[in-house]
Amino acid sequence: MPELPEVEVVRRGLDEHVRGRTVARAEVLSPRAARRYVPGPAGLVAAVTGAHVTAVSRRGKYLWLQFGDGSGTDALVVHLGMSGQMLVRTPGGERHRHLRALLDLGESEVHFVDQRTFGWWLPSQLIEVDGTFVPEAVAHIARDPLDARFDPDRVVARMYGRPSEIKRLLLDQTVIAGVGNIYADEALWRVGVHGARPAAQLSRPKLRALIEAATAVMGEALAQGGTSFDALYVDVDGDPGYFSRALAVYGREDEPCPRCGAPIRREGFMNRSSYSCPRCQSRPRSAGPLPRRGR
DNA sequence: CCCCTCTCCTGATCGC
DNA sequence: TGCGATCAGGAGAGGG
Repeated sequence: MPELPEVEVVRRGLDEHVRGRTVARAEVLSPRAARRYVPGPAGLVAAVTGAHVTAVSRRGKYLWLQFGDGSGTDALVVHLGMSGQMLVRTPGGERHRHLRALLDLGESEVHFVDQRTFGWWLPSQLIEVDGTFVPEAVAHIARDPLDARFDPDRVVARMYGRPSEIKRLLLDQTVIAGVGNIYADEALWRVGVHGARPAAQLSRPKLRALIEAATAVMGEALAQGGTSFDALYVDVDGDPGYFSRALAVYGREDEPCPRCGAPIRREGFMNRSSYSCPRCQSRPRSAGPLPRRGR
């Protein structure tokens, strides 16, 4: 699933290929890809056609093509959801079965392929938030650990004393951006904290260590090209990342904990799976085991 | 504001 | 062979 490292890999690849190009033509093949844009698919096409790409930027899991003056809109925000891909293709090639939208840049095309359709494209205007210009659609998202102005103390302050389970806060993109289910589990394992533990039970230094662990694990994953479990996460050339082999707990039910050897457990949590070490990460007493929930 | 649950969607897989 | 259930989960709407 694309989390911060994976989205950053895509951003880098896109930036290299599309910076300086002009959108000659756009197509929205699946109206759902434009569902967040009130003017709809035709409006989206109109907004980006003729736009000149000056850069590809990112905050957390949101990335955007930034457009220069004279373009119909400031930016095209892209969220990959669970399975979105931004593929750089040569014009006239095959169209993937799950192709949802495309940008024709003349010498190349950008194909938005998304099997599970949780991803979206949204034209957006830039606004200034806390001294940085970001698209309106991203204004509510916190800075992520790769941001030069990321402030871990601020994140600690946002978490400290809260009654919410710590994993909820790690996944809250308005608290710290970029962390998804995989890296949340890995960061919690690194500091020996169970995700269901209320943040209020954690000291400031422990919260600080958790944020540093999340930063570290995402940095390591980025260096490996991100985490790919299947063909659903690939870079702009369609190639996978290699961090899945380095994961300590995520997706490793019943395998030995790399630290103590206890078999990794899987539990339902927030309508998804959480992986942890039963010995290194004791479950809080107050919150009992949550039943796995069906659809 | 804060906290939490539910819903959107497709396709692989599994049991019967 | 088919069919229904289950699972994967990011983000935002909405209820309390």
